[in-house]
Amino acid sequence: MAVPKRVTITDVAESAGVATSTVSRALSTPGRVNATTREHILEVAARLGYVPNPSARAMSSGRTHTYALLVPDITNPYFAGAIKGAERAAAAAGKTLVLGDTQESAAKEGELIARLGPAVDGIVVAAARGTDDDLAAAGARNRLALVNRTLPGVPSVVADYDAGTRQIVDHLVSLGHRSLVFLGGPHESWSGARRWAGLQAAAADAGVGARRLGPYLPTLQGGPAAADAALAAGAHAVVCHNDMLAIGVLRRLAARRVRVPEEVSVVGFDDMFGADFCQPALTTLAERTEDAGACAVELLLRPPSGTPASVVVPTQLRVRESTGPRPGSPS
Amino acid sequence: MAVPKRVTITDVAESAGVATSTVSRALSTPGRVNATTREHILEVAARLGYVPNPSARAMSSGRTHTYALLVPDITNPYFAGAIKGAERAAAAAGKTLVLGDTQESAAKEGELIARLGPAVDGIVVAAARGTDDDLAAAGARNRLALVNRTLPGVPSVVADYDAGTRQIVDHLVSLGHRSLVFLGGPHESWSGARRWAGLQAAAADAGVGARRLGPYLPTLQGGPAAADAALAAGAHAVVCHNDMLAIGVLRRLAARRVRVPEEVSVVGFDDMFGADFCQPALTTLAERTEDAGACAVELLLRPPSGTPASVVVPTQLRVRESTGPRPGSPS
DNA sequence: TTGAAAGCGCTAACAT
DNA sequence: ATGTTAGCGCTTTCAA
Repeated sequence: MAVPKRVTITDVAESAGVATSTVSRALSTPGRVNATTREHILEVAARLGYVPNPSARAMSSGRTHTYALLVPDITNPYFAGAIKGAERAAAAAGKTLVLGDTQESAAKEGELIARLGPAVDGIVVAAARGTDDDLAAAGARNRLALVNRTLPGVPSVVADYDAGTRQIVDHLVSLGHRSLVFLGGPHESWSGARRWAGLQAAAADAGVGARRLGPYLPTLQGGPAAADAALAAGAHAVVCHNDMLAIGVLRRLAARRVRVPEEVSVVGFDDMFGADFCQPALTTLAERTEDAGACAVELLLRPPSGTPASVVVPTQLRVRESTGPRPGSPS
Repeated sequence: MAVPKRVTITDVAESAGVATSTVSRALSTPGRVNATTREHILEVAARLGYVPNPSARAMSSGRTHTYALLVPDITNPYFAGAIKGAERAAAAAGKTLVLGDTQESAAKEGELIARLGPAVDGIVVAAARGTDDDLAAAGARNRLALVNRTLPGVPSVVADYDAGTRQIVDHLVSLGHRSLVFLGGPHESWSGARRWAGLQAAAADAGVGARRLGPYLPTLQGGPAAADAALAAGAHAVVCHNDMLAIGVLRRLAARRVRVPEEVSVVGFDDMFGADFCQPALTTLAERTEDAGACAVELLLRPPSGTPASVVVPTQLRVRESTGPRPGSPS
């Protein structure tokens, strides 16, 4: 008995002795129906075990009560927070969340947007890989919200990298460092560009030097090349594109018997799962991705407004064991 | 311009000079339409940018082409593999995957199944928290597939804990260990029970002792209590409920200056993200959760058969740095 | 092989 | 406040 004949609104209407429209109203527009009638209808519906058919509802209303979240890689723990936050926000509003993995590909991202578009009321794209044009076109056909990416006319939620990078630089300066090296990720990375821009600005303001090396793979595998380059450059403070790379760097430094933080301080971005139990525990900029994911869904939930909102989510430096005084500094 | 009037099957039919039913057939029943006609229709559809409306499709066919995956905690990296695998299998079949977070709660799980049921063609429940009765009832109303849980009459995919625990015991025995302590997780955990049962059986076969301590929190936080108890019990080989607990144990042991693996060997379950970069890298039983997730969806994809399939996914011991010879053993 | 037409379950005018 | 009715876009008989 795969589907034991579902109870429809008609069954409820008949059984309650009212019209289907009244049942519909009782369910979705309380207040536009007599309280007593409503009471009765709800009771009958419950007794019959009535569950509204979402497809039918979507057919006539145009709203699916479903939202999509697209991430470049579901297994990347960095996105776990955003996924959870989005799911939470959707569930809290009684909405359904569809998940899509774009496999780090702009093409896959576009396909998913096209395929999911008609099935959902809105799409959150996290760390979008598509070009501005791709996204603008997608935004014209669907309600869109971006996470860690901005585009004129499209609502977005971004981490406060400006303040965050400033915290990083201040922290390093307070430890006596006078220069830093940024181990960059892929050039196409929007957030990578923001991180480096913030770092440069903060370094300039603090009067410390900042050099960028790379690009390196933003994964554990990127670590060896990045660490070796940093060492060759004589760096004592390195800031990595993300935590994955930072942990890769940590491992390489350990393998080369370079002590962290005594000889080299290492900072990451993301406060990813594992950043607190790697060795040494990583100093990193936490992003509150869960809030960002939730916020993006909420942006979609509220009725479209004239000017698309652009929310900035605060960041916070988590100082752990991978940063310390510059070697030979008086402090 | 939120939704600039989508192209419908009627538009395609008109533009192609055929009936809507022919378009429908060309799209979903190739072979029941003239090849030339079909070619033409497809071309027109592509030119117009036609995308089928899933709700409408679901209305008339009853099939939503959507599947749901329920996990206890989306942010737990252990489930990332299953999520990815399920998403991959669904996408490969042109299906949509809805994600639900049950927040480790049987009640939430039940609610989600009830709410999502009418909206999907099937539901994968990973590490189900509900009682057998709950699940049996849910299975009567929906197509269900379980991951790491079995129930008569419901298809399931489970990790091969029997073989896996045997590998663990063999490994420890080969290192000279003559007894082990299992640091257990929550008593309600189905997989925890399976792990302990397997361990006991394998230990008995190998003629080594096995004791169970706990329950402990299956998280980093469970580590201190578990590690202290293991030490007090004089254990030299401990097997932990999962990797989170194992890493917590590792940290506690490090804090207490107990060397791993020289004094104590530690084994985990899951080969979770991070198990390879914690210190020391963790020896653990890998589960191929991605395959399991994909397999569960595929179970739902194929037409219901008489006897529900029960798939067993192989496990594999990843020997890293946290296990070594028993202290004082001749090897 | 193709077309015409009847719904699928629900919502949203429009009446009353 | 409630009933009547016309679709929403698509699939699926049933005829031709």
